[in-house]
Amino acid sequence: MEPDILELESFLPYRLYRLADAVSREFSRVYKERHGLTRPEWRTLSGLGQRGTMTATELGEQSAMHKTKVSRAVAELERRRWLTRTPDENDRRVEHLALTKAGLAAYREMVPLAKAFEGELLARMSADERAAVATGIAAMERALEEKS
Amino acid sequence: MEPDILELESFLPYRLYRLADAVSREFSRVYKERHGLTRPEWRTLSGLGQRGTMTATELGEQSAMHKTKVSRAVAELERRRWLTRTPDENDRRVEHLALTKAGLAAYREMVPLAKAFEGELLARMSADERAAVATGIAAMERALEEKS
DNA sequence: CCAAACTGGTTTCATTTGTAACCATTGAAA
DNA sequence: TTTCAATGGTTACAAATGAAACCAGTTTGG
Repeated sequence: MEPDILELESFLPYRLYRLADAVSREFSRVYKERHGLTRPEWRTLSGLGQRGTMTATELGEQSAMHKTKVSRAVAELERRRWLTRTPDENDRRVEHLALTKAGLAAYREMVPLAKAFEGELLARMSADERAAVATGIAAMERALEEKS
Repeated sequence: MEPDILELESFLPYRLYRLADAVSREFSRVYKERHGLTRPEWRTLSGLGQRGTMTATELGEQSAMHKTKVSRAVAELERRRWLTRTPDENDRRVEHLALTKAGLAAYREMVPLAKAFEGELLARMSADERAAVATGIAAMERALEEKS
């Protein structure tokens, strides 16, 4: 292990990114093939299904998306009539977003698929490994927070 | 924890992606600010620095990049005169890529920065946590392999 | 009050990306 | 041989993304 060489295959940022990319790509087939959703759209659907009602800003915070992504995803789901916007009483800049019946139906259909995907992945690991995954991810999240 | 609700914040693919994205984005500042490199360009530089000489196909395999990304990254590094192409003797479709002096200099400058970045991140964790990260990532990589 | 700073959200534009088609070359098969 | 499938690599086109400008509206300070 020469000190002036970087071994890409074991470099943490690279490994992490490649892993996340592969998992995400694999999982995206679930919602892409089913309904032709993009990732931002899926996250929006998922966020609203989980919480019921949110503003675009809240959505962005919850699902770690830039506001332009949120804006575009919301526009597309609205076009499909999967969500509706209700202007806020007090602040007319704000809109409250909620799923329609159709949107909720799509959400209810997706949830078990998502859980199954995650379940299958975890099922290929030992209990110890699953614990390590949980600990490791939490540790990295925390370490990253501190870094900034 | 209702069974018909998916908690996005603890959903593995989402969490993993968000984490990788944040780490990668943070790290990208290192090479973006320093030389204005994109991620594919950085990976190309890194791969060639590490292995010395590679073909575009090998580069793609080593660094998990689609061949169009490789092609474009190589073209850009060539434009900067950081790498050169040498046609293969036996197979005229193949080119062997290698860093020039300038490319190697850039590589040598980047390596310690990359290692420092990774080191700082790991330094914010306990030894147990670092072990969990290693075990967890390896487990996920393996589990994902099996899945397909 | 009123101007300036700020905030929620959208749009514009340039860059990045992925897919598919493509070109040239090679290998295998008839 | 000649043809046909496969392979290394590039290019063209469409879609996804990010940064910054933008347009309401709202708040703050003088």
